[in-house]
Amino acid sequence: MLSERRLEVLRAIVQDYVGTEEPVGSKALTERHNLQVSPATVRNDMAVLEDEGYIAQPHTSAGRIPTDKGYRLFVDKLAGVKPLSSPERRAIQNFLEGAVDLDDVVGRTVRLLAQLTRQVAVVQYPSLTRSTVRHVELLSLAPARLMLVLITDTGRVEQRLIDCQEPIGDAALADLRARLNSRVVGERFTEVPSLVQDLPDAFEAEDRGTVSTVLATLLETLVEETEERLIIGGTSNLTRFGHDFPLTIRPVLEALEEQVVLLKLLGEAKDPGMTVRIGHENVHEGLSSTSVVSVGYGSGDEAVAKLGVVGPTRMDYPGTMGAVRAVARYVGQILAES
Amino acid sequence: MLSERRLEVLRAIVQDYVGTEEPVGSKALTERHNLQVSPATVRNDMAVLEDEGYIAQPHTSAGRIPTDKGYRLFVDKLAGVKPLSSPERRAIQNFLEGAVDLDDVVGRTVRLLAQLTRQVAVVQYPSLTRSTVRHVELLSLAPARLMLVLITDTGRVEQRLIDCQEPIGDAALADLRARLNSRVVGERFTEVPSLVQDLPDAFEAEDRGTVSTVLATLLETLVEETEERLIIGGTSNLTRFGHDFPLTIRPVLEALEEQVVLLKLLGEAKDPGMTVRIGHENVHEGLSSTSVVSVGYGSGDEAVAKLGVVGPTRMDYPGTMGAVRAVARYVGQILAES
DNA sequence: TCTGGCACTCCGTCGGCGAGAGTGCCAGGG
DNA sequence: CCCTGGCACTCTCGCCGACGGAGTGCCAGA
Repeated sequence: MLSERRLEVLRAIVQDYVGTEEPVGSKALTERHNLQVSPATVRNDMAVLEDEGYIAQPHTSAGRIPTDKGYRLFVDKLAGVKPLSSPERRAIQNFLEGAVDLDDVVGRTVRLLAQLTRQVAVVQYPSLTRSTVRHVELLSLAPARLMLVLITDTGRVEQRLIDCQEPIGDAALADLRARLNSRVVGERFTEVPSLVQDLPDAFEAEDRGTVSTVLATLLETLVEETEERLIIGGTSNLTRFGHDFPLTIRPVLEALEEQVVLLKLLGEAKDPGMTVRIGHENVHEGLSSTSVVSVGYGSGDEAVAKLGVVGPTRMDYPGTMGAVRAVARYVGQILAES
Repeated sequence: MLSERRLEVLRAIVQDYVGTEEPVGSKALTERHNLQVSPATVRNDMAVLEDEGYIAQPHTSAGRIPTDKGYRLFVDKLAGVKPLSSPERRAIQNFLEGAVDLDDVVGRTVRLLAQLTRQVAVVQYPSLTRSTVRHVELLSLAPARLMLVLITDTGRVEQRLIDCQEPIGDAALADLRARLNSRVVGERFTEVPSLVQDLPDAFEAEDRGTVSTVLATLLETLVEETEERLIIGGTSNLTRFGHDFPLTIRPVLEALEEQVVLLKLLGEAKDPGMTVRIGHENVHEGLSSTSVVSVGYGSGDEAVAKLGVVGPTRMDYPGTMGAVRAVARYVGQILAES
């Protein structure tokens, strides 16, 4: 176990390095933070920290920079989550309240997050797995052609075209619509299959085929739309990544283009609270010099999706975490209201 | 007017510079292209080309690089559109045919274009201005809360929440839905306002407020959705932009995040065929060292949207134009089929 | 009008040098 | 036992000057 002061030294190193982007030496440390000890003592502590793998030197006789392990300790033990100032909070709320629909909410959120953290923001669309059905609509577009519209409680609308083998009468269609809604409205997606299972039995033989087709399409839509979508923003912040550009930035941009990668990235964060993945903790190798701060958000108690930011491992963790958490909360509120 | 050989020299300079990214000198030119004249002659020609503003030297006694004006001449007069090879064409077709819905078509298109050109691809969603209404649906979510769902013939669905001052009865709602659809289905968006103008008159006084609100929301949705959306891809190709990274890439990334800028960019391209905007021809200053190649595409004869690529002014124009044109054609086909 | 030759200019690279920052270690003191 | 000041050492970075190479511009001759 590291002594109190050594932890303090580590914290100081992280803070300084994050601020200056330059390796930090013992002398500068004692000057900028009042550690009450001499540079020599700090040097000894640094030697220990280096032995333990928390910091490293780019080369002999340079200052130290934190390792991934060092950041990990910093995040876990040394740093809290920095709450946002109240003007910031107000700004968030005002900005998000202007949104007119779900797309707009998500769009604003990603811009907001990118701006607040000055990093790349990732926002997942509210997932449908935990969602409930608000309404199911069936429209007759042509004699043997239906359109199924599914509206979720998160405000998302999905539609599917259905080609039936045989035309269905208006009365039967209205009946189906009514029965369908009375059974599934307010229910969770996962419950729907068992709830509609026996619906065809209530119809005349001639309509059963069509009813089954409709139900199959509905279930399919529920499953398909569970594959979450997401959007990203603030990629221009990548230019503030480091000095050695192309090599660093390239794999990150590539990773960001792969929605699959990002979804996995957010999905891995199982933690009920905030999750911070630092450097090599990210399995995707293109992101080995980045950290990902993510958190779930939702309209109620449960998280329906995740959002977060991607930035250099050398990032302001407390500030970033504060911004991410605050944004998640406000988005949750907005979603709950609408 | 420049002599034939001088044009040939310009063409050679553009081609070499695009290939090597380095200023090209008179000697290298005579070696790589069989111009049948000596370096000295080429030097004289280059001096003339420089006087005319088609090429420039980064500094005295360096090779020449084309100016925007030089590229312009090259594109207009010296280079054709390089058709894609038939394997490439097949690949495009196969790739696009796998798409399952509109989102997927657009998504695949942007990836395809980015991959083919190794540049940043921009694809605009099919515009709604030329679209027609397929169906309008009104749902009662709560006593005084409605949802409006608009379905277009391009398969797009838009929804809006409507808060009414007073509840509206089921019968009146069904009536409104029926009247609305009978009037607007199959009509172009631009026609809708005049078609629904007098609808409130058909209703009882108590419902007129609500009906008006619904109509207002519908019209608003039509207008808002006419503001086209677009998606981009292949941003990681920006890393191949040049050597002086942050300065070049930054404004481009920023411009790419501003949908407004991009929409204007594509919108400016009035040309019925392909449009190429080179360097400073782009009004947005962040894009002054990039060229934009764009073209309209559509399901029928009419272009319903645009797509294109953004890359360094030093790009392979014939190849890029060929790829852009080919992709636009195939996307048009796919859209027409669906 | 084209060609070969020649002098000139300028960039990029390389080696050397000095300054600065930082370290590791050691001996002494609380 | 831990902290401190001192000292010698190392390494990077920036600067300077020299050098080679590539390319140009110009001129005289064919």
